[in-house]
Amino acid sequence: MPGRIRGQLLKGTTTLLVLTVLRDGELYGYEIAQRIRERSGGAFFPSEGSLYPALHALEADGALEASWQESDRGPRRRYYKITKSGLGMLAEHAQEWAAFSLGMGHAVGGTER
Amino acid sequence: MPGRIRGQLLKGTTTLLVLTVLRDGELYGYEIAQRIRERSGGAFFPSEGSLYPALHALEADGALEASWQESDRGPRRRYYKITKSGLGMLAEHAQEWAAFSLGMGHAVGGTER
DNA sequence: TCCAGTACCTAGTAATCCGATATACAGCGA
DNA sequence: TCGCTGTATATCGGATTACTAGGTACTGGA
Repeated sequence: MPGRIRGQLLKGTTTLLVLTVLRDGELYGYEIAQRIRERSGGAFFPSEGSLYPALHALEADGALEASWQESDRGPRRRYYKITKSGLGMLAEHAQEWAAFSLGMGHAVGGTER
Repeated sequence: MPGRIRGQLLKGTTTLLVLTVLRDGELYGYEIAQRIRERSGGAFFPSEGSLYPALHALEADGALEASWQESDRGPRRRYYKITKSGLGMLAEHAQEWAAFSLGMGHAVGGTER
């Protein structure tokens, strides 16, 4: 599996990724992981051990609202919806990522030939 | 000082930044921090508490070679030089960063309108 | 019956960045 | 002379956060 990204680089990006995929609508945890995988072209595949705690933290922070819903096949699902506060957080994190990415571009890519 | 990046996003990038600035020549620790600051447009300024351990780890891994040199003014300096192994590590990390950045671009930026 | 897929959760481990603190030398001003 | 600033290296503890590994539970197919 090429393009598999090392853990340390992902630090701090899970929140941004989760909020980003939830901007377009309500999703449940398992689905969020799949969306992130699809959107990133398979580069990111957050493990359950990092995704679920991140969702709980975002809910506790008021960035997400959650509700249980039954599934016609399989176990029940916990759906997450982004709040107004979460949209603000998303904007902040996106801007922070942009600045970070820009800085890395200057520092690393700026010396290439 | 806007755009100053701290914390989680930097995880895993210090190695890449250090190896990148050392590709162009021998530098000592204090100087490495300043170079990274300049190159990133002031966005990154690794603290001593993260830079020096990173340098030691890279030296232990064989990516860097170090030597003490006296300074005509001020305390002695420990100069670091990238090794052949370090150049290979630099290539790996740069590629990894490119994949990561690309994945984030798809995941986060790909949905903007 | 067993297994794979779905779907959630938590505990423990590892990585590593930061702030605080320490040492030490040089130069400058009071 | 004394203390401050800048240079230069070093380490420790705290905090954050991703991962591994394990657990529970339901559905459907071999």
